[in-house]
Amino acid sequence: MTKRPENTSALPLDAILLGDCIAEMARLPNNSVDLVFADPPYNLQLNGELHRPDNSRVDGVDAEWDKLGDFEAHDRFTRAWLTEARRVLKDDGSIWVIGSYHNIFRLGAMLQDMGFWILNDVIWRKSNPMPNFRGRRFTNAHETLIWASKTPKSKYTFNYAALKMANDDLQMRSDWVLPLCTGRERLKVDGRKLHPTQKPESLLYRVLMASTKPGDVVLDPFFGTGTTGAVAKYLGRHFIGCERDPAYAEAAHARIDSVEPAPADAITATQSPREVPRIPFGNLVERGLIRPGELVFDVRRRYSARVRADGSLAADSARGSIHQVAAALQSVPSCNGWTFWHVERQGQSVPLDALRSTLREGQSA
Amino acid sequence: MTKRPENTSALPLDAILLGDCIAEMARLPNNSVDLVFADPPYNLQLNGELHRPDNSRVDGVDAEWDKLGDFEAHDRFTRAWLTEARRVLKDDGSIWVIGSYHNIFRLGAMLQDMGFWILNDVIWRKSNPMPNFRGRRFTNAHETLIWASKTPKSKYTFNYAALKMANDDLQMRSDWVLPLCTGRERLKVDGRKLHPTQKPESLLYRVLMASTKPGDVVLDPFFGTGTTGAVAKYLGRHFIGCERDPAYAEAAHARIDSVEPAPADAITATQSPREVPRIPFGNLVERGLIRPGELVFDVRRRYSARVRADGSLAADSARGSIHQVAAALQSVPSCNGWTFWHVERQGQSVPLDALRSTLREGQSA
DNA sequence: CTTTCCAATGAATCGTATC
DNA sequence: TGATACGATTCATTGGAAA
Repeated sequence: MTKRPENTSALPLDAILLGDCIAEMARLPNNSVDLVFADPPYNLQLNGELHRPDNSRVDGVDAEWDKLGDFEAHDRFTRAWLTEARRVLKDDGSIWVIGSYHNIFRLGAMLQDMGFWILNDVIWRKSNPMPNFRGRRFTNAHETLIWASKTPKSKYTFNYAALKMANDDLQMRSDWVLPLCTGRERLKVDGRKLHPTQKPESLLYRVLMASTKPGDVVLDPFFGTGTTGAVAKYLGRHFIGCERDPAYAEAAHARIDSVEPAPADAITATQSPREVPRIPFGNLVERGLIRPGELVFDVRRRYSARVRADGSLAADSARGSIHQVAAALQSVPSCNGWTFWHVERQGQSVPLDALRSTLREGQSA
Repeated sequence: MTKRPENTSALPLDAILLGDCIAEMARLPNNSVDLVFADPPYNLQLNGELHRPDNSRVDGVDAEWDKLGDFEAHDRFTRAWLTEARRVLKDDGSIWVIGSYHNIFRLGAMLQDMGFWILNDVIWRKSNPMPNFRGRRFTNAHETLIWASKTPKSKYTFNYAALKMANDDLQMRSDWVLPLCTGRERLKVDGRKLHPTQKPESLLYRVLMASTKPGDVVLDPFFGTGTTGAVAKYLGRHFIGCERDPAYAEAAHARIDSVEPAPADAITATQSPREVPRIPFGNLVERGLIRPGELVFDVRRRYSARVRADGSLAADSARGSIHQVAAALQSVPSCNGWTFWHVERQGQSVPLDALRSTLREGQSA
């Protein structure tokens, strides 16, 4: 394959391009972005209304942008935007797409047909999915992500050590347990959700930590309310978003403006049981219970260390997992970092273990 | 659609058909099996020789072989066996396929293109997966199953209550945590595994419990060492397996012969309320469990109505069936009057549903 | 202020028998 | 074949109201 010239200088960095993603991507140079993350319309084909057993109506996805028509129309559209995304992607870059059974199989087959090389399919296991109200199928409790490099020979980025660190020193698996985007994180207008399918930041956090380096450029053709941009800014990555709907784009702007980036020295990736569900320390970071750069300390405040984005700690004389750093600072062979380290919450010292318990409640093995 | 004639009598029940599955399925009558379970091959490595999925020999054995050509061969083979499986499947039957990211997207897209209607994609989350040795990807810790009915209108079997029962009274989700097939269950010859991808019986157990009834016929075009047959026999279902490797077929025979079926009364699925005989409300009145003129009320006593001799209810503003009046009073589209309305019996509020079940028990006894 | 209870809600392809 | 009526059916989490 002929290596195309890279042309990063002409890129509209950290910008939201208002318009159809195919037309907007067409204005970007060849071979210029490091990662594509795409959450395209699922083309759900919903007929009537659905009610819960208590007779309340389910607020389904009835947005016009999700109605792509039959399989043929869906495939035409998909091939068009994937073609542009592939052209803009660097040869050593990779792409993530997310979808449900309605569209993910067609997406995956088309990726293969276009020469992308599938690296993993990843399952987002939702810890709190919507039930199946009529009892006619299995609870639809997951969505599928496909991670693919541009070619079989691409030297794609995979921060193996960082992911392993974030997973309590176990290899990160292809199934990720993360909750839906609800509560304070969910953007609302007059008490109603602004976007029907806003993704949780924890999901993008893990995607970007896994497959980008600080300073990389992430292209999101279906930007929506800007989850990709918010997490990219937080983690010191650049973003380019395409969004057709001005209301979504405006909300994304405001949201991203309010993001405080994590400290630069905290986001560098690390170089290279059980009755209750195991919760890795990195989970607390990606779920926002602890910020990268935040200080942790022992109960007597003799030692302290800083949290890094991949779930490792950095102290003056030691780096590594919460357990390794605690042991090193005390010059003992081992130490349980969960009970050793504390953070300050509302003027109180709280052990990491207590934060972990809040995550455990409601998460099954 | 023209309903094809069913022809179960000509079926080779509980048999292993030795030969290519496309040719063997071609000998089976239309519209004759209740379920298809298929674990198709996608790897090129068979018996030490490199083959394409359609069994054509591949000449060059380097990484530069024609990927697209390989996809085409795979798709041709897939369409051929799916076409036969679809023909043999009853209109109200359903199909399961299992695969990994190498083939599952092509399988799913083809199912959709052929008119199957996807009901769920299900994730088999392996509790003990093989680690990723090179650290270049996420640990591949799952496989994907697709469950689809023959058409969007199929009245497929789903034993909702049975699966809920098996899941601590929570509805079964689309992600299943099950271990690999290891230990005593794994068939071995001279200490080496006989089949490279033997599936665990627990997986088939859940599949058959979910989507078949006792006595149903299950067709497995890629029978291998007969996991489907073993579980089918155990659960009182019939099987038909196709297998072209005589060694696998022989091992499957021996394996299935040694299976002791579970007691017949133990394999009947938990009966769901949908399947019990319907009893009209008027029956309760004519049988004397409720007197004409008696007052019924909701559990909080916000609404009430009077029973009429013909089994209808009369409230201030509405008349009709127990369901219609309950719905009208609450201004909701529909309501189950059996659980909504109560009567007083020995100082207690008793739902009509409870009176009905006393009648049912008298019937069956 | 704490605890408890109630209401709301999330990418959803979510009936069937009878007349 | 289409209209009508019956009647089966929910989990985890959040947030606010109520006690």
